Amino acid sequence: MEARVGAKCGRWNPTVEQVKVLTDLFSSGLRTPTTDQIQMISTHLSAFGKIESKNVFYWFQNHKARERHHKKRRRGPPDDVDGDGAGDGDHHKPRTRCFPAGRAKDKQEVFWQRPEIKETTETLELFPLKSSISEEEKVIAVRGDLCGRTLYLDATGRDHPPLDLRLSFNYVE
Amino acid sequence: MEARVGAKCGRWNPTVEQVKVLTDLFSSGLRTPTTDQIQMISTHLSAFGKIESKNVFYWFQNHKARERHHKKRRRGPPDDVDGDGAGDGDHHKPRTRCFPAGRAKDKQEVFWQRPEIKETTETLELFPLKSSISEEEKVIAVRGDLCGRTLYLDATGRDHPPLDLRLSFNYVE
DNA sequence: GCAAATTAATGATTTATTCAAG
DNA sequence: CTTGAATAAATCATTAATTTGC
Repeated sequence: MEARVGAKCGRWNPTVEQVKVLTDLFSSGLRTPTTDQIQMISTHLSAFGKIESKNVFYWFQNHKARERHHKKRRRGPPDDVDGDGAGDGDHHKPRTRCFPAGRAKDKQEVFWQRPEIKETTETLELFPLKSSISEEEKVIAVRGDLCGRTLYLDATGRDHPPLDLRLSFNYVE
Repeated sequence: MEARVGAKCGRWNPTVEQVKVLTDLFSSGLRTPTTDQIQMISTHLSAFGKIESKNVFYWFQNHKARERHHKKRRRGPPDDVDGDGAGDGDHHKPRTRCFPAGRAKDKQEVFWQRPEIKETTETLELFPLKSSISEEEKVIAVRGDLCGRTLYLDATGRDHPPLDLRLSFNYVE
């Protein structure tokens, strides 16, 4: 029975082909794919079944971490599971994290992180400006009805569009 | 001089108003905003200057972590940078991470992670299928010209669109 | 043989650590 | 030194394997 049930979208369940490709890519040396790479891989693997970019990202993250973990804890290596053995023994990553300088991102940046939270949530309203505030001192009043308290935040800034945000957030305790 | 230089996009330099709002939101109890919340906050704060969603995400992440770190390692604070000091001392998060069950995400999920990498990169071509493979055994041949080596990956799966991916990835060592 | 119970794998988050720009 | 940005480690939670009792 293949993975990928129809309606049940609990979590991504990769197909064997998807796992195959990912594993091969990994064993070939790919460790932390770029955004574009992830996108391409995801697009590619979508031919085998439902998949998202974050799945690819997570897969590489987990696979990398667990590769190391298994290496350490392997008590008596009977066979080479990796099937690769291609060096990469030390790899003290120099981490030459140069700066983007040329982002390949779109302007539509949506978060995949933290899909939702089901905790105690309240509503918090952000008022862009009060009518009694001069133009120089715009005040953003944030009324957070959290725990019954009401608080006001003000930030003196330039003019900003008359937005009427209303975001619900979860608070601690 | 306000932050936010025009062309130089080294890294996000928040305005005082942005920091103000973020700090107030944080002190009011917001710890890990949801995707939508991040979006709204970002949209809101964009009125004060250039900002992206990931900036808000990172800000909360760092602020949370460093709040705890400073609590522990406080070695003589010359002045109160935080400007807040609003209680909220302990709050051991119960971490009741119920499951999403209803994602609020869009379908357009773009990565913000790892904008770019400037390391040794090579090209890797993915051939969808070879002509000598039966329909039952589709083979995806991946020829990775990394380090001069060529490797082939094959994944037996169903039919898939004739894609001609060509993704460059960075390899270790 | 099968389904509930248990265990093992592994997808998804959160936290801690690190790097580097300003 | 401060702090934005990024990654690795640790943890949680769910799904698949598997065991077990009938």
